Amino acid sequence: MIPYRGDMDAVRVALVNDYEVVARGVAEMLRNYQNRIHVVELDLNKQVGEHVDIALYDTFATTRGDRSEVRDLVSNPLVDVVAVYSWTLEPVHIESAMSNGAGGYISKGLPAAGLVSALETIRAGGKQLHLEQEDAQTVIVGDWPGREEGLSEREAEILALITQGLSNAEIAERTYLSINSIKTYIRNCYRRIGADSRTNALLWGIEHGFRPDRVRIKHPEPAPRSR
Amino acid sequence: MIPYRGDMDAVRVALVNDYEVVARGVAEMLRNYQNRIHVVELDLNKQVGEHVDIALYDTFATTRGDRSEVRDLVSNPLVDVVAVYSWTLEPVHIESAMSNGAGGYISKGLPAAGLVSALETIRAGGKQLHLEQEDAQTVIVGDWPGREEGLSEREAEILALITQGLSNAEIAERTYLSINSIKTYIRNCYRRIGADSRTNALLWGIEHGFRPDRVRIKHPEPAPRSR
DNA sequence: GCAAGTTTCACCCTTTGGGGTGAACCTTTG
DNA sequence: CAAAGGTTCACCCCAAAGGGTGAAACTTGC
Repeated sequence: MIPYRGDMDAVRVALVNDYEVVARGVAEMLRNYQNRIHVVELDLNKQVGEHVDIALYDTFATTRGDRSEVRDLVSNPLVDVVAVYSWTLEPVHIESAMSNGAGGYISKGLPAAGLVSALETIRAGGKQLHLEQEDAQTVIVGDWPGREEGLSEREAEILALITQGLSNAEIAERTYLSINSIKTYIRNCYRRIGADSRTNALLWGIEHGFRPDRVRIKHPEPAPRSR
Repeated sequence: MIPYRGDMDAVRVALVNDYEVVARGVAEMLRNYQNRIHVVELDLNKQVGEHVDIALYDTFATTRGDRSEVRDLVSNPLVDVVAVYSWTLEPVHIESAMSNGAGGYISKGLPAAGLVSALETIRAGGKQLHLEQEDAQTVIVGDWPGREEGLSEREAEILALITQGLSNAEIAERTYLSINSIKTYIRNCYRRIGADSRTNALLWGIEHGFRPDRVRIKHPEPAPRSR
C-alpha cells in the first residue's frame, strides 16, 4: 500500500527558528539520516503548514522573549509534539519549556546520531529529555549567521539579539545569562566585526544576515501625531 | 534651431541628496517653474550623468561628514556650478562650502520663487549668496523622511544620522549644533516615534525610509578572522 | 601536557546615552 | 495678543553601554 516503507517510519520533523540559516544548518546535520528523519518544509509564513510528528524548536536568538513560540507550536493541531533544541540545560529552563507544553527537550551538544535517536524516542512516546551524549562521538554543529565571519554561535546569538533591538539587560534575561557575560560577548563580538558602537554593530548585523527571516523585530509602533 | 525657446533659457539643475524623498520634495517645489528650471534626472548611481548648469546640493543628513560631496560635485565636468542648499547660514559654514568650490549658497528658508530666482542669478554669474527672502511670501517647504509621521525636518535629520550609525557627538559635529541640542532633538524624536532606545529608533528609521538611498552608511568593514 | 578557543562571571572605571527642567528666540496660527 | 510649535542651548542626574582585567571550567588541537 505504501510505496516506501522507510518514509512510513521516518519521523516527520519541522525545524523551527526565525533564522533560516539556523534551520538549514540543522537540516544539513540530518541529511545523512533521511531514511529516519523527514524534514518538512515550512509554509510561506514559516509556519508548520502540514502534519508533523515533531516540531523541533531551535532556541537560537528567539525573537520573542516569553516562550510563547513553544505554546504556539503546541497549540498547532498539525504538530504532534514540540521538542525544544537548546544549549541551555538547567532544570529550571527545561521545566519552563515543558510546562509550556513541550513534549521533549534536546541538547544542541548531541551529535547528529544522538539527535536522530532523540527524535525517534520522543516520537515513540519514550524518554523526553535528551541532554547528554552517550558516547564520545564527534559533534557536528549546525550553522548560524556570522559563522563565516568568525563568530561563535553564542557571539552570533548575542549579536542577533542586538540586531533585534534588545538592550543588554533584555538579552541577559532572554539567554538566561549574567549581564557580565553579555558584556563580554559584546566586547568580543565588536572586536571581531570591527564595530565600536551598538548602532554600528546593529547595522553590520543587518548587512550580514542577522535580520530574522520572520519580521518579528522588537521595535516600537509608529506614534502618529497630527501636524 | 531650438524647438522650445523656454527650454533653452531654463536653468538645468540636478538635485543632489542621498534621500530621494528630499530631492523629490525640492523637485516638487520647483514644479510650477518648469519654464525656468529644468530638473535633470540623476543616473542610476545617483550621480550627475549629464550636463547641468547647477548641481543643487541639499545638506539634509549628509552621509559624509567631510564636505567632500561638494568637492566631488565641483570636480564633475558635467557640473557648471555647485550650489549648497541648507538651513545653516552662519558665515563660517558658508565660507567652508565656498572654499570647497561651491559657487552658490542658498537658504532653505527661501520660498520657491526665491529659490528659482537664486538659481537663475547664480547661473548667470551674479550674486552667489541667497540667504534671506526679500518679501513676505509663504515659504513652501520641501519633504523629508518621517514627515508623515510628524517629525520636523530637524528631528528627521537627526534620526537619519542616528540611522546611519553616528553617535551624538558625531551628529553634533555634522550638524554644527551643540550636543545639548542633539539630545533635545533625540528626546523629542523618540517621543514622537515611540522609541525608548537608540537601537529601536534605528530600527524604526530603517523601516520608515531613513535609510539613505545611496548606501554610504558609516559602519565598519568586516573583520575577517580565520577560524 | 600545553595553548587556544569557548563559555561564563565578577569587578573596576569611563564614556555615551537618555530623561528632566528651564529658558530664549522666532514663526505661525487662532 | 496669546498659544503652540520649532530651534537651540545649558545644566542636573542617572542609566546603559563599553573597555579593561582577572578567573574558572571545559573542549579541542598540536
